[in-house]
Amino acid sequence: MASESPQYQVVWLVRRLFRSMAQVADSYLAAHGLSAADRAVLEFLYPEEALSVPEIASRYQVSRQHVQVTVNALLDDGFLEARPNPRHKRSPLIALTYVGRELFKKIRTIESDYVDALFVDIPADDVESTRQTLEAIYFHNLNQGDTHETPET
Amino acid sequence: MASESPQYQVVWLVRRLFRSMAQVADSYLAAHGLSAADRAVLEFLYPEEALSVPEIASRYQVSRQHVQVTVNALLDDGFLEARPNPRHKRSPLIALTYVGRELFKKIRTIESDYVDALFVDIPADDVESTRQTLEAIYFHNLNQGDTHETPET
DNA sequence: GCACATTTGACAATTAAATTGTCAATAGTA
DNA sequence: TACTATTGACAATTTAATTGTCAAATGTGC
Repeated sequence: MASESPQYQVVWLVRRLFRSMAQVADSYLAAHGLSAADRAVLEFLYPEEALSVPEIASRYQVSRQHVQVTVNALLDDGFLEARPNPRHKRSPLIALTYVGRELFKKIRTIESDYVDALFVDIPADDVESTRQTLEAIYFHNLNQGDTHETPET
Repeated sequence: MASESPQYQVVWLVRRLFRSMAQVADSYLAAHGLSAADRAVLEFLYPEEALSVPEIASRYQVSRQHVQVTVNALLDDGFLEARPNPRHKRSPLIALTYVGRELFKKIRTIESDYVDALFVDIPADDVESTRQTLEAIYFHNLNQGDTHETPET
């Protein structure tokens, strides 16, 4: 790894960081009875948005059917509710319930503490420049490899 | 997302970047008949190292049995070879064959081109500072959440 | 050198996340 | 109104990985 370009090392670090952060995330999510997919759905709905299942699926880049199963389970648990959808009468808008919103807040608190510990000795300037760099790469990646479509045909 | 701390945004970006990079990686790996797990094993052995299966497993943070299956398949494909292990007579050292090494070089070339495109307009200074920041976070994470052990009991 | 606990490879069963396929009902649209 | 597309439900499949088990081989303490 020492002989690699710094660019490649950044990519390598993103991979390793994701893996080890995911392990941590899985443990605190499991403690609340949630999976990573559950968390992702809650996150999409957290900014007071109400989205239909197909809309969530296209944002999460995951199959409509998978999101449907996840959402149904969260509806059963009372973390989500279905509201009438003015645009599609069959496909309701899915939104967080009060309980669901409180749950996600709690998750976010846990995560904030964890993230604060990770960044404890990193200067704010470095964090900001890292954020900008990763953001630029992320948008590059979107424009390159991704189709961002799920044609289902 | 706009209301989040830059620290949290970095974590968020790592997650999203990993996902979208993994999609790209899966496609070019699949084109060479490899999985992400195959690639990881090749990567561990690429620096002329020869490791036993349990050694690879403990580095890859994955179960011994899973690595065994992956390694066996790569042995069958001729990308890996088993060499006598001076330290454990039953458990051979696994190493890349010439073909396996060439395959991984090819993978790395594809990845380099892809990475170069991602970073095309990012100044070298920013890349380096991003690398350092992510590295620091990565080591924090290791010291926090990880047990780095697979006791199997 | 011998008894014994441990490691290893092989194999099987299971789990979890996700995809793909299919279908009937419904919705939007020409 | 007829027709195509979308949606939710359900089933089957795929893939990556874990866990469990076992016999053989290994290393270790005495």
